[in-house]
Amino acid sequence: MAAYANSEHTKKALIETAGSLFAEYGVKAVTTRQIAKESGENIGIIHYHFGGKDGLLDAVLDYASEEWRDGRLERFVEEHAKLLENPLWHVEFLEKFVDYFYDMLLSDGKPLWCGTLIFQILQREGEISDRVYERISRSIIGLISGIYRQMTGDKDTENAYCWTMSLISPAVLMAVDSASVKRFSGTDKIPDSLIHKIKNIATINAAAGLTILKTRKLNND
Amino acid sequence: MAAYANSEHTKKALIETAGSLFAEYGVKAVTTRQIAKESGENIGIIHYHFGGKDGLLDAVLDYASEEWRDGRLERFVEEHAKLLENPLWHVEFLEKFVDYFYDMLLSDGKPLWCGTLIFQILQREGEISDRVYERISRSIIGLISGIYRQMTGDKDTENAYCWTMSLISPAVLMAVDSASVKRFSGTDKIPDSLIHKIKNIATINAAAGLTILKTRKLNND
DNA sequence: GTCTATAATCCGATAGAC
DNA sequence: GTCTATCGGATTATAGAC
Repeated sequence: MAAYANSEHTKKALIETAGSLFAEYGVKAVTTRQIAKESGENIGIIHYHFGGKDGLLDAVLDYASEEWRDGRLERFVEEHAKLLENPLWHVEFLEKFVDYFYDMLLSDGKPLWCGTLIFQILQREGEISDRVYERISRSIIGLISGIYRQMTGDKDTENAYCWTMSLISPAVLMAVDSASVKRFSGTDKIPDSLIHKIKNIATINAAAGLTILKTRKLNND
Repeated sequence: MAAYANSEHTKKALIETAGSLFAEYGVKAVTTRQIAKESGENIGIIHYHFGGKDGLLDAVLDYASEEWRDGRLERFVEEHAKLLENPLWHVEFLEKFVDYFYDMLLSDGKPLWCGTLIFQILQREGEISDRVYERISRSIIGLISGIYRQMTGDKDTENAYCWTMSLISPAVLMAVDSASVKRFSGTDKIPDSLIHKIKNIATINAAAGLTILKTRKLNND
């Protein structure tokens, strides 16, 4: 089935070229001609495979977000739910969770543009943005806020949101800001040593944050 | 000078409308007709005042980044440099710095789109992006990394970068991700109680991070 | 300074050959 | 499945009236 294989190759080349260009210049700023030229394909084939530029964007977003929609993060939390039951095991849970979550965001082999493009789409209003938000942002924030509630018993929404942000924001910012990563490291890959350090700090900060939010009652001081 | 006043009013209306639209849909996706229509002005006047769409973008970026280019953050650090000399005063310095920096990012009265647009421009390659990076990102990261070096004596670039990220990333992410703020709070304004909590956590985390990076030698474990 | 009509360019989509 | 020529529409920029 050489024809089929070639067809898949064509689609993949279009998706990866389009995603990289979309993330850097914005979806509207990139022309189908430019995508065709840079991927070595032609304009007509975009409409044949994806029905047009909008269909190609859908395919690109599916590609960029697949590991965030297959439920693997939820499954990871379920598999380690036992560690949430005893406060003595909370730091161990946080270590494991940060390790898994930060790897998903920063070193899962996906191109750097994926996070940047998802972020870009989230900024605009409309149906695509709402879909991406529901399936990714909202489910992650909901999951981590649930972990916070289970660990602390604190029902305060803002406390949960703050704790979630202090846990994930260094990684999310790096995943979303591919330009800074390139400018700092000089490459398209975040150095492993940097990921290792940032995981360490995030784990310790998250553990400290638990205590602070529980004891200081930040909402009342 | 009614004519002059009107002219300034026209320019301001164009800048604010354009900035808001640029941030949400991407610079290329917004047409000069749309800017003219939504601001109540006309297309011709954009070219009269700004020389075209590119000139308008320059003006918008100047407006969005003015407090980051006037040296007030550097001046703030200079004025409190005494607190860096004695480790006993470091937490006090961090409290004051986080308070000042987070207010600059999150509640200085500037519209929410400013951070989002600056971030968008930083993602693309080219002269404008490099200029924004040098004048804003690089100067902030350099300033805070310098504070880290002065406090710890640690010359490691990655350690300084990690510490800087863990200090600023919650605020930067909120400043840059206006869509999340709107979705979480339901308004265009970040709730003061949320800013207060996030400042608190950031200060404590930064103080803890100092100790960790100094003692644990994260680069070697 | 402000506005409108128009010129020159470029885009997404498609028809139809191969 | 792949490619090219072309159509209709939209965009920026501008010329010129007021």
